[in-house]
Amino acid sequence: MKKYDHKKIEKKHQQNWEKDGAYNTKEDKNKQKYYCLVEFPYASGEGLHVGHVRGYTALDIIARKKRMEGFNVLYPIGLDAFGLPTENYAIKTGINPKIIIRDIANTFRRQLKSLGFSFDWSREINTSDPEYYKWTQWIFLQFFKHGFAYKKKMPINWCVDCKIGLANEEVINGVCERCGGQVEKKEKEQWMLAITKYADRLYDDLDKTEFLEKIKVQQRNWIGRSSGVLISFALATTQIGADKKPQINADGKIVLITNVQEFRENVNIDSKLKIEGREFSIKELIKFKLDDGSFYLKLFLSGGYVLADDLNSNSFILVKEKDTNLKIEEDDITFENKKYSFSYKAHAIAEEVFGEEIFKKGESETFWDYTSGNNYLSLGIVDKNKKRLDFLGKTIKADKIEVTNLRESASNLRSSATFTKVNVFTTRPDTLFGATYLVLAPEHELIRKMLDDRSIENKKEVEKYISETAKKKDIDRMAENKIKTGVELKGIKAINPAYRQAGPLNKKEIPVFIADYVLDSYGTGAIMAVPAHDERDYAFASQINADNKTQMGADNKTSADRIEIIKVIESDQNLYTGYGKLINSGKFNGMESEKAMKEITKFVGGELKTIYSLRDWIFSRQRYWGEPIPLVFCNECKKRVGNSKFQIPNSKKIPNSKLQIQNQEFNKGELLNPGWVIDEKLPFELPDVKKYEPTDTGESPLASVKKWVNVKCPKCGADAKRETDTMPNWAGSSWYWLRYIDSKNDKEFASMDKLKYWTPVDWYNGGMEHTTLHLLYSRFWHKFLFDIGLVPTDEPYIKRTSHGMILGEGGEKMSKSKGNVINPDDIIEKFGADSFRLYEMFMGPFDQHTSWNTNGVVGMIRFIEKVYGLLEKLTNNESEDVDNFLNKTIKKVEEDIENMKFNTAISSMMVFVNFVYNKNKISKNNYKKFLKILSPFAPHVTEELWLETGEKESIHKTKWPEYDKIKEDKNLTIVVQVNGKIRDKFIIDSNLDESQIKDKALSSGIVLRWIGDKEIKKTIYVRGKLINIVTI
RNA sequence: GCCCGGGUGGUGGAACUGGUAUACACGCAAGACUUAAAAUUUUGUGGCCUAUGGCCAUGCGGGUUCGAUUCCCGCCCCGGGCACCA
Repeated sequence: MKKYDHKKIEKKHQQNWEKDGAYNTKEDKNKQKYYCLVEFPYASGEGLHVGHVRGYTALDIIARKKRMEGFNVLYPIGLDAFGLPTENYAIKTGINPKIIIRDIANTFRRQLKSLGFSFDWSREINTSDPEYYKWTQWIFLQFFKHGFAYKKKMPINWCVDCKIGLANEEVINGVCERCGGQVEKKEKEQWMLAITKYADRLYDDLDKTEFLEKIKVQQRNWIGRSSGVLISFALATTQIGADKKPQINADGKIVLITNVQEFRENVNIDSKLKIEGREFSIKELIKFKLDDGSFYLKLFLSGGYVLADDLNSNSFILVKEKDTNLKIEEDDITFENKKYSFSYKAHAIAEEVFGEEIFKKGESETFWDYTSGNNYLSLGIVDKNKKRLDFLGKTIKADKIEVTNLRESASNLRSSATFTKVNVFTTRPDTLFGATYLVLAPEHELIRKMLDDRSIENKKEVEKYISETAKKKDIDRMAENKIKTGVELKGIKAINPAYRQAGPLNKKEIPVFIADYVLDSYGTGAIMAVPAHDERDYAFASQINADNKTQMGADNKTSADRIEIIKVIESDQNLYTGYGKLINSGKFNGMESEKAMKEITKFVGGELKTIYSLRDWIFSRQRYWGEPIPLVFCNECKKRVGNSKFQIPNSKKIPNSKLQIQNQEFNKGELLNPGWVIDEKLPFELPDVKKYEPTDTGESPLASVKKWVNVKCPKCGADAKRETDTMPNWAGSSWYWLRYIDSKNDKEFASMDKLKYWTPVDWYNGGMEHTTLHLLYSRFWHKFLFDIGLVPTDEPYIKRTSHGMILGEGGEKMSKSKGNVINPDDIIEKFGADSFRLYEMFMGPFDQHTSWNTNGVVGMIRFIEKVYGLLEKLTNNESEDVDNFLNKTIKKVEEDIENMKFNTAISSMMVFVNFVYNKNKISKNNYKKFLKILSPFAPHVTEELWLETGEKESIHKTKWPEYDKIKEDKNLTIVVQVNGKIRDKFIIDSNLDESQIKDKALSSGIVLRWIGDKEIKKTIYVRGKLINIVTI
């Protein structure tokens, strides 16, 4: 008998397949396509890992089987080459990353080929190849042009060790995902990709896919969609006492202003105005009190208008807010007639107010504004001597203004007061009446404003808290069982809209806090706190109360300042987060939560709102080894963009034109990011540098290559600078499956014809660690490319699976430091690729973690040797029982492969081989069929044996065997139970019917003994399997 | 805390839709071959007992059923995802 020599066999067939190009694929319209995709390896010096082998073998089995079933199969591979391991190695050794990558690619290629995977190597890609990343850059430019990329200064996660900005998702439990080092907050200008614009579709379209359910769940978790309600609370800078003035018109009738003074005193944040036929609501209301006791007003209205009180007449000025970013220079002046000092703001551009040209350049250039807002066109105009010239806007006679809901009197204000609105997000509007305080995130934009205009009394304390929060690392802010901290904004009160709407109830005003348990980046950055029905609010309120208690003596606190819990849902607990019947809720008492949510929302004019925990994608890294971002900064272009001629007013935007470029000279991205212009001469190549280390200032090493950085602007020819940040590692892998389809194309990233044939990917397998981020990012890119008409499908993958991790022999994760890493090369050398492949498929359920056991590979080589040995036992006679057994085995293997149950597929083939061994013979015909079903698992040895049987063509080009409808075995084993316990079994002829089987069972001595003298109540017969005799 | 998985021999793990629990493989033990070892091969291998028979075992406790690893209720433990997410 010939000895099984895996080395000889495997090498021989690998060479043959390569020589024949056996697995190279071409489009073939006559054949149905099947696209198998595995995550390409991430370049690292360690080479192939046994974990790669698991996933690649599984899809190799699928690919090979699909080919045998007549599909035109694409199974490509490449290298994910940009990224930190390579860069770090370059920093350490000074070797050019290009050289490192070349070596790594060679290693991977050799290792993958030695496993006999049926990859189409002619399509191999490498993300760091300029021919590849040219298209990564090109796709980025499409994002940019369509306004999906924007530069934003924001606190980013900064890894102290890696000296790199991390995306939120790269920070795991507050530490760097890669190095485990400390993460700090740092302000940095970053390119962002607007993935949140796709949040809904990324969420909903999961239903169209056949991803494993747990993968869908992970994707949904990450997007974190939650539906709730926006409710606006009024904020007032000055406390309005309980001894309120009577309402003027509580039932909300429209009145004309006839008495300006009355209007000034009684207008409130909920009032509605009608001016020249147009309705406005009030966003912010400022009351100024003058020395003589009179008031004047400034109202920020909906639609971007400002209504300003003209002190000297019975009229108001209506102007339009400016919605662009104006350059503002600050100065202080004293307004001569009055003793008040106003903040003075000069605006550089002042051409468009109501579409009129208001003043001529050079004459009276500046505007003044007595608010602190940044983005408002001022109300007045002064000349160079800072003397007031005129108001802008339209003068509206007071009696032309109709007002609804004039209610609250503010005549007892001790000083000027501001009323503004703050939106909170809640999923529990039914608990609104229980809102006993408001919490804003320390970073909330309103706070800065309120600090600036001095409406917060305890400014020092608040500022201290804000700066403490900023210093905190994420890990502290997330720490478990953290004691909640916060500071009350003294001088600010909120008015619960439920009570405001309901009329004069006791609890009108509630305190406002800042606390870091509220996150600025989620929802509106503000919450209504309902301690009676929310755990976090309860914890915070308890904390504040406890603090107050200790200060009671010193600070003269009274119990009135303590936060009171109002239960609005019937329960006997202080804290109850469930649903139920409402109490203490005015006219909603007795209503069920579910209904109350809708009704209360309606009552207070809440707005239904869906929010996400998904954030936009920080897309720049201050690193060398990545794709350069193909943008140039040009000051000349910035000026031209800044010129209003190039601005597109909101009103002139084409409806639903998100994806249309609206300006001939500047594209949407260039308008959005003034000064940044695209460079379409791609690839935008990575220059060679001397040092690969990021700088301490956080700039990429590219910034030091002056020759590279300084360029002429591709748009106007002026001096300009290149962007020196590079793309994150995720970029190249966000579209690679598309490049495989047409990897040599130098005109486009892939031709539409070919895309139409091959997309979507039918089956995509990869590691579990990529089922949130990579999957989401790549789906996002694909959807965007679909929207701009460059790919034919809106989802990239039909089916996505993930293989479980292979742990070391001790059950721990394989790592160099533990010394439990298994090198694939050693296993192939010792046992051969076929045994290795079989073992990895046999070791356990594909999607579960399992630990490596080298002894297990021995079992596989024994199995292969048995199959090899069968060659000696061939006969020409078919035997019926082997026939039947094989038939069942084919069916089982076929179904198991489709269901990724590779372990039981192999087990059933082992059972078959053991069966044949006992028979000691098998017909050549059956043997060949068996080789076919084994061939996807063990491609080399089956090829060898196939040729040994006298065949000339490769087994991998043959057809997958069909199985017959399951023939019933002639002889069946029937189990006899008495009262559900097995007592006997016998073999019967399959023709027997139930009563005959029953008779037979009742003739068994053992069975009769167990029945004894008890009466037989009934018998249950399961066809071909068992009969149960029930007595009792 | 919420949401997914999972818990079966010494080990990795089987068991379709409620119908013979422990397939297959590793390991272990004994035998054969061998001077010997390795390799190979044969047999055995869940536990317990009063052993040709019987009882108990699928994380724990209940329930439904003629019959439950499978379905229901209540717990415990392990792994993963999300997480002051309002």
